[in-house]
Amino acid sequence: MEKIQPRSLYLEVADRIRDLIEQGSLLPGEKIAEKALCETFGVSRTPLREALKVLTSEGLVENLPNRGSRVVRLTRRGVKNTYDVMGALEGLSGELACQHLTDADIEEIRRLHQLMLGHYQRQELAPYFEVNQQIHERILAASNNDVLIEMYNNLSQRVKRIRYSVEMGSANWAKAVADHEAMLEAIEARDGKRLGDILRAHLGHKLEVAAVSGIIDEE
Amino acid sequence: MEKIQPRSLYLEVADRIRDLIEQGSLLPGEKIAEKALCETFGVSRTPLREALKVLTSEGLVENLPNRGSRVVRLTRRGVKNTYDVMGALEGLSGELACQHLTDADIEEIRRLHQLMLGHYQRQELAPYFEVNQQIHERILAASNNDVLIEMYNNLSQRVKRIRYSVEMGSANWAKAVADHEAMLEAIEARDGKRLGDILRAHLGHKLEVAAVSGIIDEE
DNA sequence: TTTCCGTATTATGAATTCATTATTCAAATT
DNA sequence: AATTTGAATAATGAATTCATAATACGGAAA
Repeated sequence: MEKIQPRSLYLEVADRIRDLIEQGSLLPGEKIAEKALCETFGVSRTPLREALKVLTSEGLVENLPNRGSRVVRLTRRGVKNTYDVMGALEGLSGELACQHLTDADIEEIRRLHQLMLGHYQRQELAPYFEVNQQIHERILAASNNDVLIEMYNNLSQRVKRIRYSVEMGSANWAKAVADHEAMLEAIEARDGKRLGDILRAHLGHKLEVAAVSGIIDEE
Repeated sequence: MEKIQPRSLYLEVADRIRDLIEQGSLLPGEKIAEKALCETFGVSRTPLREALKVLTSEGLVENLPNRGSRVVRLTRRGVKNTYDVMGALEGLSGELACQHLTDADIEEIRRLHQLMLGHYQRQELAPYFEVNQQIHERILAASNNDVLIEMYNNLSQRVKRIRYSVEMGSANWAKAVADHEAMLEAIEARDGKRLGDILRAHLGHKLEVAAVSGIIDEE
C-alpha cells in the first residue's frame, strides 16, 4: 500500500516555478509578477511568496526589498564559479563512489558508457547528453552522501537553463569522450583518487560551450 | 554618505532563529512553536513562517506538513557527510586561492599562523579555534568564488552548533597544527594543487572530536 | 487499569485584508 | 523641450482572519 504524502502547497509552487525557469518561460532578469503567477497556479499570494523565498535561498531568484522578485541573471563569471564548485563536488563523488560501487553498479555504468559511445559515433547530441548525465548521476548516487547530492543538485539546477549549443566543438566533444574512457578505467580499478581527479578536471570543458548560448549576460 | 538598505523582515527573523540554533537555545529535534517565537520577536506569523522556509531549504530546520517545524537532528553520518563536502570545497578554495593571493594576503596569513601557534603552545583552545577559523576564512575569501563561499558558509552553519569538546585529543591537535604548517608552505609556494590536497585531508580530523559532543544523535 | 472513542483545544496552512512603498503619468516650472 | 513635482495607481510587505488538520483530554467500555 502506497503511503499518501501530504505535500505543502509552497513546495508544489516552488517546483512549478523551477520548471518555468528551467524551460525558459521565465527568463533571467525577468521580473516575477506575483499576481499573474497566482492566477496561473490558482493559489493565493501566501504560498507563492513562500515559494519565492525558497527559490531565493536556492540562488535561482533574487529578492529586491519592496520591489519584488526576479530571475537571477547568469553571468559568465557566475557560471564559471558554479562549474568550478560542481567539479569539486563531482571529484568527491568519484572518490566516495569507489568505496561503495558494487559490481552490478559498475556493470551498469559500463553499459551506459557503451551506449554513450554509440551516440557519440553517430553524433547524436541530445541522446549523448542524456546518457552522459545518467552516468554522472550514477556516480553521484553511489557516493552515498546525501549532503553532497543535495548541494550538487542545487548547483546543477542553477545552470540547467543553459541550452547547450548544437555546435559543440568536435574537439571538445572528443576530449569529453576521452575523459569518460579514463573515468571508466578508474572506476573498474576502483581508484577513487584517480576518478576524483578526472572528474574535477572534466567539467572545465563545458564552459566554453555554455558561453555560446544567448542566456548568459556579460557583466 | 551611507546608503540605507531596506532589509526584509523575514531575513531579519531568519538571522535571529539561526542565532538561536547556533547558540543552542533551540536544540536539535526541538519543535519550533510559531506563536511563541512570534511573541519573542514581536512579529506576526507571516514573516516568521517565511523565515522558517528559508531555514528549511538551508538544511537547518525541517518541515513536517501540518505538524510544524523542528530543528534538524545531527547524526554522526550526517556530520561526516557534511565535513566530507566541506573538505572538498576547502580543497577547491585552496587551489583557487593560490591564483589570487597577494603578497600582503600571504603575509597576513603568516601572521595569523604564528598567532595560532602561540595559542597551541599555551594550549588555549578557544583562541586557537578562533584564529584557525580566520585562516580558513582568508583562504576561502581569496578563492574569489562567491558560489563556493556561499556553499561553504551554508554547510558551516549546519555544524556550527557542535561545541567542540575541550578534550581535543592532543594527538589530533598536533596533527592539525602539522597540517597548518604544510598549508603555509604550500601557500608560500603558491602551490594550489598541494594546498588543495592538504585542505581536503585536513578536515577529517575534526570528526572524531565532534562525535564526543552530546548534540549528535545516533540513528 | 487499560484501551478506545469522541469532543475540545490548539496549531498549522492558506486566503484575505490592510498598510506602505514603488511606479506611472500628467501637469507645472525652468 | 527638458526636468521636476505631485497625485493616482499598482505592487509588495506584513498582519489578520478563516479553514483544516493534529493533539490533548475525558469519559465509556472491556
